[in-house]
Amino acid sequence: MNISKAARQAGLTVKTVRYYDTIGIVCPYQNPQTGYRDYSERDIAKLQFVGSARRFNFSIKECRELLSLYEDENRSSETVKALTMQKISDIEDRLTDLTRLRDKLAHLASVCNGDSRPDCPILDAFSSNNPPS
Amino acid sequence: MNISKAARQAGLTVKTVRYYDTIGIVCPYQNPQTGYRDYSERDIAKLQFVGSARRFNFSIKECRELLSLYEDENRSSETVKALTMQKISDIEDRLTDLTRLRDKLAHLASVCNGDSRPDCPILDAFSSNNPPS
DNA sequence: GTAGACTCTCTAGTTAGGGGAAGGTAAAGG
DNA sequence: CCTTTACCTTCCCCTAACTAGAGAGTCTAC
Repeated sequence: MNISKAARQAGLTVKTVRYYDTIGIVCPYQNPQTGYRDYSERDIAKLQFVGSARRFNFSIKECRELLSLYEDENRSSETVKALTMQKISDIEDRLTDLTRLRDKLAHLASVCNGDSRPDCPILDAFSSNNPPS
Repeated sequence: MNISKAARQAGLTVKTVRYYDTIGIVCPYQNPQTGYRDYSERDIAKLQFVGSARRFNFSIKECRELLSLYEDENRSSETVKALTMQKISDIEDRLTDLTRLRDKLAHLASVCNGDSRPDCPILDAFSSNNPPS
């Protein structure tokens, strides 16, 4: 299967699929005459897998790890679950940070008149030494 | 004031402060003989301002905009408030996405045994075509 | 006068691809 | 068989916001 069909089946762009080849994530057979890539069904499955994992916020490095577990018949689900729990924890840290930031910005916005005058508590907060977190 | 003191006062690294000069955010007087940068009090204030805005999640581009408002005596607080409201909205979009992702991962983790056996609903979800969002 | 702590510029690397050019190839229509 | 069009290839530069390190010049203190 050529690269554009492969990309479509996996819900990825051609650029991304080519990139995944160059970094060694999914490397299809490549016709030595023409240089054209030829994706097998197994390659497609791997592309779909990586696409899903990426959409679940796993990094390329983590996808590499997950992919090797995916292909390992003797894996333990423990390993995968641990990776997932770590990812959940990362996301929760990020949620905490963003929530705090949102609240601080919302507070600043609430005390700013938002009119045509130049005085502005938001700018004041930025120019004082108060750290945001 | 030399660059390391300036950086310390603004809570930034020397590298970052130098970077802010090269991209035109805060450009101090530079001794033509030695090439050494010399930060004025006004430069320090600007560095602190940008540092705060960055910690509040504003991009460099947005910091540039805020900085010009900060320096504009005839600004209206309306403009600053609008930027802030937009930033709040961006953060909330991100919060929504991350929360959804977290919930989906948490669900997957909850149905995975996490033992030494190879069957794993998490990997199954990634290899099926179910989109995460 | 020299050691050590600073400073400078420059290059390259980081994440995960996107944009576009120049040139070869495949498939379809006439 | 030939041409057009669509597709493929590699290559290089671009993104955000820095960080790391090399090699070389400068400042300060003893």
